[in-house]
Amino acid sequence: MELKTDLYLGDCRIELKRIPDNSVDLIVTSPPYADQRKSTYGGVSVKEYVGWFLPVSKELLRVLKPTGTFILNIKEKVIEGERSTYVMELILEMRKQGWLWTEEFIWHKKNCFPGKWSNRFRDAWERLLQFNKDKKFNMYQDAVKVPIGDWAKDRLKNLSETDKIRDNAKNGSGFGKNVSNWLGKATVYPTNVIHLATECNNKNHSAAFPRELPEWFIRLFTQENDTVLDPFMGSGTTIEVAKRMKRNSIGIEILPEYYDEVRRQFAPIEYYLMEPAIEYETTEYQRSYAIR
Amino acid sequence: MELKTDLYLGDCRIELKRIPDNSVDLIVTSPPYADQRKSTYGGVSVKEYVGWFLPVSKELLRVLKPTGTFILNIKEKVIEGERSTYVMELILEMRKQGWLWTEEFIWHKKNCFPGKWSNRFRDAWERLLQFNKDKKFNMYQDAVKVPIGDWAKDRLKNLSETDKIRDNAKNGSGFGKNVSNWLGKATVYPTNVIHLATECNNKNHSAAFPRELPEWFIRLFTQENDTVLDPFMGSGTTIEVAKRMKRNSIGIEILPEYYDEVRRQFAPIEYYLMEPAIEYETTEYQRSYAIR
DNA sequence: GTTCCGCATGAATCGATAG
DNA sequence: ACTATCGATTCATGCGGAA
Repeated sequence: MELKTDLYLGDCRIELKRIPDNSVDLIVTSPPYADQRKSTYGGVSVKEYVGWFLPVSKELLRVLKPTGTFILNIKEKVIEGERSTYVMELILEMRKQGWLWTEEFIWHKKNCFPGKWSNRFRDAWERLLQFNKDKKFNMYQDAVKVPIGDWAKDRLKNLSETDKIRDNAKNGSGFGKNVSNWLGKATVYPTNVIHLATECNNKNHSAAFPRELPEWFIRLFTQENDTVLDPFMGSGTTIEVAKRMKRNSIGIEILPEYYDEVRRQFAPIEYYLMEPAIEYETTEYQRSYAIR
Repeated sequence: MELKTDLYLGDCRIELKRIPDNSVDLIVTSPPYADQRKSTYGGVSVKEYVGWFLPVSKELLRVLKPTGTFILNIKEKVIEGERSTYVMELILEMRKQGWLWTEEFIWHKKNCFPGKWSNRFRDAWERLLQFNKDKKFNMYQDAVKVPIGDWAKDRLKNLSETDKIRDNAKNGSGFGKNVSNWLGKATVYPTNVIHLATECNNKNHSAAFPRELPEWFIRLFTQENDTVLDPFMGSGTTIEVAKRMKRNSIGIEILPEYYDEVRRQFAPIEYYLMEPAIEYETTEYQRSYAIR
């Protein structure tokens, strides 16, 4: 079976309209947080945030299959000494749209941003909100079982050669890859707390989103040949992981720099070109690509 | 200085009225969670939960000192496959009362309740919501410093003398250039993710509240001779810890069984008896005690 | 070839200073 | 007053060059 990778350049509130109803198995995304990354993205203000996001989530609800899942990575910032409430308000509004708020996973960031303040400690966690269209959805729990006990620590260390793998089992939730190496070992199901460090590799792009995060959810909520969507693609971590895991993928990105970078990354195997659907919006950049 | 332990039997919405304004330094409590079954202990239905709690939080706002802190341990239940929203609604309503929602700590329960469901994993975390009356509050961060991460052990043990005087002038954060800053540093400040196991083998009651939890917050937010309040005392974990840490404490409990148990626990040193303030509500049980 | 060490780099937050 | 910018603070991690 042929795998597809579709890339779109543009605002996802518009580009999502090109995607058919009920066609996506998993949405994993990390939208720009409020007032964050102003230098790269425009920076959505805290006041506008819910209103800005709701049209997106409405489209996402449309394109997701009834058996599919939406994972939203987000965290509220501090304003004048208080945690903002826009994430809670967003959840409440999304439920009115028809989303079910199924679960909240915690991403424990082991290497969180440093700093010291008189009234708070470092923020070491983010929300991974799970939304669904239906109470019944696909979940392949066996795909993310983790080894039990301390032996995993040594076991995982020895794999560092073959693949970039971290010693994640230390903290309990264990989260590495290479499940095949655990064959024959006792495994247990993980919990809703995920321990991972952010990737701060000084190579090209700094992906605040570690690869293991989309990988874990892709394993948990999809099978091969399913379709994964990231409407805020950024540097394409989710798309890259999905492709490697033999899932079809769709990425949307508003910034040409990121879009171009991801497109270049997949260039060697690219041979199919889609025409832009909205002609008056074409730019000097190719607006969308399908890679097979 | 003499330490005091005040115990009240009754509904905290009523008993709290006996406590003076601005007299408490720290409130740590774990109220009965919302439940579908009303018959259970303190059983409050999900629908009623916010309305039931708001009169309590209003009284707590009154008795707390402006420099004090309120730590609320809570987690929403799953109902018909969805996480309930009453905790979010409660936060929004408490802000309307005048509370500041300063921070949300995560309690990672390392040994969470076992079980398996087709649509979710085990729940391994709870919220520890921090509320304050004022942006300025007492926080004794040095009291809860933790051992430095393992990475430092290997990296710091073999630093030469020349390394220690390396300049870190350049620009930017200036950290990392001078690793020798960390020589002799054994502890760092913690984050807002707290890793604790639940206490499983309690004698009588399963106090899901491990002693370390109130202990950590008492260390962080109070000094000796300060006053700690738990309006849902239960089996008295918070009170016991506060007493051991030389803090004055106030405990309120609605169930005579629990109240009596805690009272018995402190009986050997009990010599002061307070008269009930509300006579028509007296029961066969002694309604309040002050222990010095 | 291993192990060791220098270094850059973070979805941060506060308070002071500047326009 | 009210907003925008800037410096100071802090610590875990991976990479790459050195021992």
